[in-house]
Amino acid sequence: MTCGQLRPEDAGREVLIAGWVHRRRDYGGLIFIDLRDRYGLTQIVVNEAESPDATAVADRVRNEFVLEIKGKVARRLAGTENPKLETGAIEVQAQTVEILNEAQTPPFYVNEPDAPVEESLRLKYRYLDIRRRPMLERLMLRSELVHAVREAHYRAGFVEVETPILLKSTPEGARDFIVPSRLQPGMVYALPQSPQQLKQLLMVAGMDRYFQIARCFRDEDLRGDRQLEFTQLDLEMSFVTEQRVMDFVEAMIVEVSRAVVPDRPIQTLPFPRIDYHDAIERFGSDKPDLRFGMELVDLAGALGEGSTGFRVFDEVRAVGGRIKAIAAPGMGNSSRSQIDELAEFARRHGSKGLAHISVGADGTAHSPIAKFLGEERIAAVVSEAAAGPGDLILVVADASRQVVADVLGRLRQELGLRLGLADPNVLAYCWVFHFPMYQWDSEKRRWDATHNPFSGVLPEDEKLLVTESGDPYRPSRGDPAGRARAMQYDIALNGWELGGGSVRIHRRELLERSFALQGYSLDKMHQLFGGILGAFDYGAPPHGGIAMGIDRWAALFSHQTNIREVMAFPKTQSGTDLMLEAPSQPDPEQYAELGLRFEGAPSQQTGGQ
RNA sequence: GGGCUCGUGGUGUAGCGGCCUAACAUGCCAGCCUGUCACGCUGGAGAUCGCCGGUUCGAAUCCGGUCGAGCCCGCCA
Repeated sequence: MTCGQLRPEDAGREVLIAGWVHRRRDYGGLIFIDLRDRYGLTQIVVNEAESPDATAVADRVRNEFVLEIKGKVARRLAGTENPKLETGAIEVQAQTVEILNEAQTPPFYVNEPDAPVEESLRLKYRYLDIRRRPMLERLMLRSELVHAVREAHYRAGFVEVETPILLKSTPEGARDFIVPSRLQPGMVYALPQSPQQLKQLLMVAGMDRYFQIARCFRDEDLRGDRQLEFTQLDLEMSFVTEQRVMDFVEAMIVEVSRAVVPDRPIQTLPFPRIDYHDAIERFGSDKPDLRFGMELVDLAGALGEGSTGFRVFDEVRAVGGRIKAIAAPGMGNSSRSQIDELAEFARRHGSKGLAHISVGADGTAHSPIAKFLGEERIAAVVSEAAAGPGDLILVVADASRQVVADVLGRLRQELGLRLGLADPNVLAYCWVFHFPMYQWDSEKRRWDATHNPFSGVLPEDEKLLVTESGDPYRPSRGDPAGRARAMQYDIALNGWELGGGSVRIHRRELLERSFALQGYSLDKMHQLFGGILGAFDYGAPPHGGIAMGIDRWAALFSHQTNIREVMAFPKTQSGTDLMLEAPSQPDPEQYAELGLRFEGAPSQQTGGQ
């Protein structure tokens, strides 16, 4: 018997019901107790005239006591029904009240779901926080999400396979968590950043269609959308093209969305598929929020040939930079300090400045740079940006087109949310694909995989995986490899990166070429990736897949901007668990056994030994 | 590693150099109440304002440091 299931039809039944005291109302001689479990609330009535013993017990009951009630279900008196409760038409008239456990007064309100509580306190008493409705509902939604994901995969013939948590450390990417080995003194395991190599090995093994709800670990600084450990839906398929993977994943996402949040409309079907360069050009982001427009416009044409009259713009042009803008609707009357704040935002993200043109309600443009550009160019810019009366045009000029895109992209996202342009209910999924294979790392003088070192190159770009020097192990900035595009796709939802994947390189020869560009010698390659390279010699099928962030997906489904809100026991930004007080000092015996000596935090060391 | 914000009874906030002997709401405790459901009424307890130091005649309030939490940059193949 749960606290959410009794209805008028149950009137007359003798029931045994247990739960937590949500609230107690004492009339002296008549006590009401709202009994709560995760299924709902049921009102218990204890009447002194009818059950004096039960009243004696109920007298000392307090919030969050755990009770078991024996009693009789009865329809409530006419006029006393509570339409706000599922069980509001009935009550249980208690014959006996047994206290299964007492409870201290909780440190915050368990029975008032909307009462704000500092998050650190919620984390310290997470078991109480989860008793509260909002947290409970989010965890249940997450459970439904995972359930729907599994259903969709089983139906499509995927096999769920678990992979080890104790793994081999691989360089690149994020920092590994390291686990010292006792059986092999001096050696370490690493926790997986993702099951990437293992899933590819499962393809070599002929598993054909694999998926896993996998825990991943990355020892990097935390953010609202990043935890040290997090959960990915990891999947891989054999004999597929980019299209096949995207088609399956898209169908799966639609199915899951409809099952878990049926009330939330999916903005566009099929999902828009945007080329990486288009995404950067139009939205300044590889994870664009498509719920609103406010696209980036290039001002090259509007500013005309020759000098613009504005030195900053001319200098940027002289070095081949870009000048682009967005038009923020309704912000034309922004105050000086508001615009200063936006300029500060722009600077924080790498821009040297932020020019603006405000269009008055009467359509006249005002700008500090109008005196340089002249009326004609200002008018052309307003027209190019399609800015109307009351709008604010924000212009970023920089020698680096990356900076221009990034700053305007972040401004666009920030202002889109501030101005309420994004419908919070809509799910705007989109694909971004054909990422560049590599990015030049000028410090290490090599090409870095933009996503995954195993990502495949587009067949027509395969010939670009060469170096100017002719020696594959001597990459340089001007290599054709910089232009190579990967068979790589990301899925974005409402401005968040939900997941990413690729069709992999399954031919050893090509993989070795790619790894060489990434700065690995043959020896190093074999030392680090010997397992998978060896496997590729035994008949690797073409394969590809994707990994999606379950925490982010659940957060977006729950209208949260923070994945801690959809995790039962998350860590704080400094990586601590406030409830269990992890991490904690190791027991000297534990690490002595591992042949380790703890020297304290690096900052505490006095240098030298 | 860096920038910004926050820290005041159990909880959430107000107070931002003297009017503070720190206010309000809620919770808690006690008493009364037989139809409430955020029950009501009466009374009561509860804080040296995160911690350390400084400025000042005087500090919750200003300054420095430190600890904790959050947002962000770096970092996150």
